[in-house]
Amino acid sequence: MHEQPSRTHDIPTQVKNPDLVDRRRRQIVEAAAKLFIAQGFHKTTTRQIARAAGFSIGSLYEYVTSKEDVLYLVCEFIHTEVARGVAGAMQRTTGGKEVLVEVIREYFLVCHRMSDFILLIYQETRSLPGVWRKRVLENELRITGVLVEVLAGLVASGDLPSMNNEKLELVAHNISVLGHMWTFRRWYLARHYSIDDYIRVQTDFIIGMIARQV
Amino acid sequence: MHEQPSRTHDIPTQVKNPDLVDRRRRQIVEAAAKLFIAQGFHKTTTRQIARAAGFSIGSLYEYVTSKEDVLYLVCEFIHTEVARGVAGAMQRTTGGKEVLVEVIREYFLVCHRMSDFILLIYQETRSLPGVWRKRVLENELRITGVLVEVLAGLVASGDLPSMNNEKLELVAHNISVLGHMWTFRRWYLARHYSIDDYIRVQTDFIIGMIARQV
DNA sequence: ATTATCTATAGATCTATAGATAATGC
DNA sequence: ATTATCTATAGATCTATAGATAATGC
Repeated sequence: MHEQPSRTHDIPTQVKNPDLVDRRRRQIVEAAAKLFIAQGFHKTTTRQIARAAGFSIGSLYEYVTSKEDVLYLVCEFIHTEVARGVAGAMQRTTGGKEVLVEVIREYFLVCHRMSDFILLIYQETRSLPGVWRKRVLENELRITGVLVEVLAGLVASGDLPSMNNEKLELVAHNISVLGHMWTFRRWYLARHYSIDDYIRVQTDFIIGMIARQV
Repeated sequence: MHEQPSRTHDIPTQVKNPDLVDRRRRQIVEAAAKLFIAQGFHKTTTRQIARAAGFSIGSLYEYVTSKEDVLYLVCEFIHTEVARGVAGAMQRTTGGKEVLVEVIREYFLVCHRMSDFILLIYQETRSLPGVWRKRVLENELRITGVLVEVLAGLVASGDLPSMNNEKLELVAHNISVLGHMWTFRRWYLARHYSIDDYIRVQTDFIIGMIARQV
């Protein structure tokens, strides 16, 4: 009998029951994410992952084929979470002229809440095999894409000065990275700013950045 | 007889001749940096480092006490290089009103040249033991400090609108990170921009960011 | 004699799997 | 009978060191 891919991922498994696969993999991801954040990918052993997930090392390997599979599952989970966070944030914005301010605020708050996850992506993406690393980067792009759309909408409605697509995308990347900056420079920033202060000041900067482009 | 620290670092060595220590450690750093960039810290073995440096595994351990020592030496080397690059860039600026534009340009070019190194710092700093990680972060801060001084100078001379110290430092961090962004989003940016284009557009954005703060 | 280097390997992992056992459903 | 899980371990590392050897300087 052939190996049967789970519905949600492309990782082969020996286990037939797809619901069980999903459930167990959720356990694996939850346990592994915590361990990777605390110790890093390489210092975490497959045994630790299995134990933290609540089953044996043998069972772990029924649901993944390698340790790297686990890392990929974790990265995918993180992006899903971040994307969900961003989508939720977009819905919460009330619309109108202040949309950009609200979007920045909500996006930065997502970065704040998911600080550890985002940091993990920055640090461990390289440990993934090529194809999967590419997919992680595409996910990154998808999240930036949400920001691009918001900006494009504001340009269309005349609330932002028009600019060409490339510049618009770069602004989106800048916003995205300034959000991440809160995670990877927190050791410095948190000494001077609360997240609210940080958002306020950076929002001013970002607005200035765009306003000037006439 | 006691272990004797080398002149340049705090890492103990069994070897008495300080010049030799410096020379061998330079070999180690050069070899290890290449390997870490290509394979990552954890996938590189001490044997590979020794071989690439041109001596045996036994000798390697005369100059360092652990694999992590090697990583620290590499990180320190990278910061020295980047700091040197930035310092050189500062000297090359001609002064006057356009200083900021030039400084941004030179700094971004340093990031461009040292792309691989900077990426390595982002990815492997966490693998360092606590004390050294802290030192790496201090070095990071020192480099940002150079930008702070340039900005402060421009504010003092009236070429930039005055702003409080905290904002000024945040601008410096933003510039610093937007430089790094070229290294860790290169997979995307290089599809749309040459480094010169990137510098041009980001410079406009940064100027806008500051100009607006009156 | 002292310093630097090398070879050989101890000791400690860690990933992944084979084969045995338990649980489930016909 | 089939599916899921567990235990035990093969096999493959890898770091760090001990002890032997070579080179240098008195």
